[in-house]
Parts: sequence; C-alpha cells; structure tokens
Amino acid sequence: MSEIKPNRGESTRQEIINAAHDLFTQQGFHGTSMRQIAKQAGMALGSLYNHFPSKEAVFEGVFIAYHPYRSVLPAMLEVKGDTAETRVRQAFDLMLQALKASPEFFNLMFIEIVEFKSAHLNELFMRAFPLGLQVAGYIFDDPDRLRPELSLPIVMRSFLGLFFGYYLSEIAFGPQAPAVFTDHAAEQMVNIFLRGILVE
Amino acid sequence: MSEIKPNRGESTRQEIINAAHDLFTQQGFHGTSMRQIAKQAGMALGSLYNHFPSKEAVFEGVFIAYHPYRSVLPAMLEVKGDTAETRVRQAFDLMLQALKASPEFFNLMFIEIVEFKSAHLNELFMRAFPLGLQVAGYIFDDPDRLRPELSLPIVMRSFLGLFFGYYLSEIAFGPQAPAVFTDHAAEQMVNIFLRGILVE
DNA sequence: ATAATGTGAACGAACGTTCGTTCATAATAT
DNA sequence: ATATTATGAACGAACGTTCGTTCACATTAT
Repeated sequence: MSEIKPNRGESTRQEIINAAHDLFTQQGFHGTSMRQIAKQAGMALGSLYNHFPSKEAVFEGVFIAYHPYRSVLPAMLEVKGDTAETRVRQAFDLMLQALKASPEFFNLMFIEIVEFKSAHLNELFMRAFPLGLQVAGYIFDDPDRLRPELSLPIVMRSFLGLFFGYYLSEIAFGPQAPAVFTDHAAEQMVNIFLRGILVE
Repeated sequence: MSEIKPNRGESTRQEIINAAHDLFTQQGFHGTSMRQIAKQAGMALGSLYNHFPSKEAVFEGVFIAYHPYRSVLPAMLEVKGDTAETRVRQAFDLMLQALKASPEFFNLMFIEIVEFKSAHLNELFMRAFPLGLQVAGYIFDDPDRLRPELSLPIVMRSFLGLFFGYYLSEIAFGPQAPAVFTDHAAEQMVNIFLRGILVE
C-alpha cells in the first residue's frame, strides 16, 4: 500500500505520525483533518501525500507505531519470580506503567472499534496472539497453586479485564471519585484477581 | 439547549434518535452526517432541525435515551438472595443481558470518550453515581463473608472491570478465539471475582 | 572542477464533493 | 385563522485528494 521509500524522509514520516497521533487520540479519525495534521507537523498539506497515500494510511501508521504489544509483551517474558503471584504482580505493573506512559493509547483502540470496525485491530491481534499465549503460559505457570478448573484463555481474559476495568472505571468514575484512584486501588484489584485464580 | 416543544412531534423525535443511534454507533459522530440521519429516519434534512437545534444535540439525545443506568441499576435493586454471592451473580447476569440486548452501547461510550472528551458522560455519571452506590451497598452487603479490608468503591471497580473485561476481551480476542466466548467463560470470570472478594 | 541530469521532498492553489446549518415556503393539524 | 411540522434548495465553510511547480542535493558526464 505505502510504496514510498523511507530513505531520507523517514524522520519526516515520524513527525507526521507523532502529530497525527496527538490529533487522532484527541478528536477521533473523522474529527481530524489532513490540514490539521500538516499544521501540527509543521509542513504543507501536500507534503503529507509524499509519505502516505491516504488519510487512513496515516492512521494505520499511527496505530502500529504506538501499539504496546511490541514493548510490553516481550518485557513480560523478562519478569523474574518463583510463583505465579509474584510474576502476575510484576506483569500488571508493566501494564500500568505502559498505561501511565501513554494513557491515550486506549483512544486509538476506541477509534479502531467504532470508526474502523476493528479492521486493523484484528490484523494486529493475529500477529500478537501467539506471543500473548506464550507470555500467559509463562506468567501463570504454577501447577501447584493455579486452580485446575481454569483454562489459560479464561485466566487471560480475567487478567485483561483487570486492566481494562482499572482504566475504564477511572474514566467513568474519574471526576466524581478521584480518591478511589490510588496505587492502593490497583493493588487491591490485583489481590482480588489473585485470590480468584489461586488455591488457598 | 433543546428548547423545542415535544408536543406532537415526540414520536418523530424518537425516530430521529433511533436512526441517529444506528449510524453513530457504527460510524462515530464525525463520521455520520445529518443527511444520513435524515435519510435513515425517512424524512427531509431540514426536518431534523425542527426537533434538535444541532447535530451535537442529536447525539446528546441518543446518549441519554440509550444509557442503561435508568433500566439496569433499578433492576439490580430488585434481585433477591440471602448472600452477596447469589446477588452478585444475578447482577452480573443483568449486565450481560443488557449487553446482549444492545452490544453497541459501548460504542456510544467510546465516542463520548474520544470525540467529546467525556463531556456528557461526566454529567450523566453525577446523576447515576448515588444510585450506583446504593445498588452496590445492597448487592455486596454480606458482613460475614465480604473481606473486611475491601472498600465499597474498590469492589465496585472490580465488578465493573469484570464487565468491561468480558466485553473488551471479546472485541480484542473475538475473531481469533471464538471458542472462548461461551457462557461458561462468563461464569468462570464471576467465580474468580467472587473468590477474590469473599472469605473462605 | 564544472556542468548537466535525476530525484525525492516540500509547497500551496485548486478540484469536486460533502459538511452543518438556514431559510422561504408548502402542507397539515387545531 | 393560527400554530406546528415538513420540505429541499441554498449557503459558505471545510473536507480529502490531486496538481504543477520549485527546490536542495546527489549522481553522472564532461
């Protein structure tokens, strides 16, 4: 699709992606214009089309560049610990760190779901799923304590739910109950999850 | 903002809201035009402005009309059961039913978050929060078994997370792992949550 | 060394289309 | 008759994309 050589213009391409990322995450895809992107990137409108064939191609570039699966999943394979509990806590910490580093990433997901019907997301997940399974296999591996009736996909879903729930309830409750959003809350939520999946 | 009398044109107003709901949830706010709404509602473009002063007012109308807090929360106050466990299971069932009845509701939330920076959501939550607290107080009331170190807001967050996680992991995993999305999965996830918040 | 040529990037005017909104007027209901 | 609702043409602004052109710089030829 994008047959443009990234020889010298690679840095320009990155500037476009960064500018577009800021605008897309704050206004949505259809709420952002190519003129705004050009202005934010400090270049002329026509220049954008030297690097991307279309507006949608710009979004794809942003979505791939900012997706954390390349950074967070591999980092999870590096956590140390003898028990599932210690590894899960570290893995959740990694996710929270990534969330704090770029909380607007979820907005890209939401744009994907609503404005693109998850078209790019599905493609990306097909690439990330095997690695995700591998990570889950490592993090949750603890035959002595992991409840035997739980399958790995279900544990993965609950773990992801822990994360989604932490973030989305922050959005939903946010301005009304700020006191709820301490690190203490995150810790308690992990505790609930861990008690739920482990014996004893 | 909407100072238009809903005397006889109330049913027309509802048709506009229904048409706009279908389009907004599938294309987003900026991705949907007033002409599309008029066509879908089976009326002329100008007629829309007899019932709504602006496009954003149409969205507000949709968002309020389709928000489940008026229906789901009161229903939760009606669940029976002697223990928190039985009430929580029923409450989660109510949420899943509402989700299955209109899975596109989340899209309205996402549009809100991305395209309106949660402007209407915050206002709506201020209205819903007291009732939400009341519901949580009833559902989770079980001093003998609810773990004493858990505060009600944190239990609420985890419960909402259970729900968000169920839905969002369905979107994320969806096409790749359909086998995971049985009622069995939902039940297992509730089990994890319940073991997490209860003693024994 | 100098000139000639090639090339990707930047530029902003211009294209045709669509946008949200307004308006004069027609139809309908009370 | 009077008030309410429906209509679609019309408005100016903004949209994504294309276009011809300019420019800086690398390569090649002389």
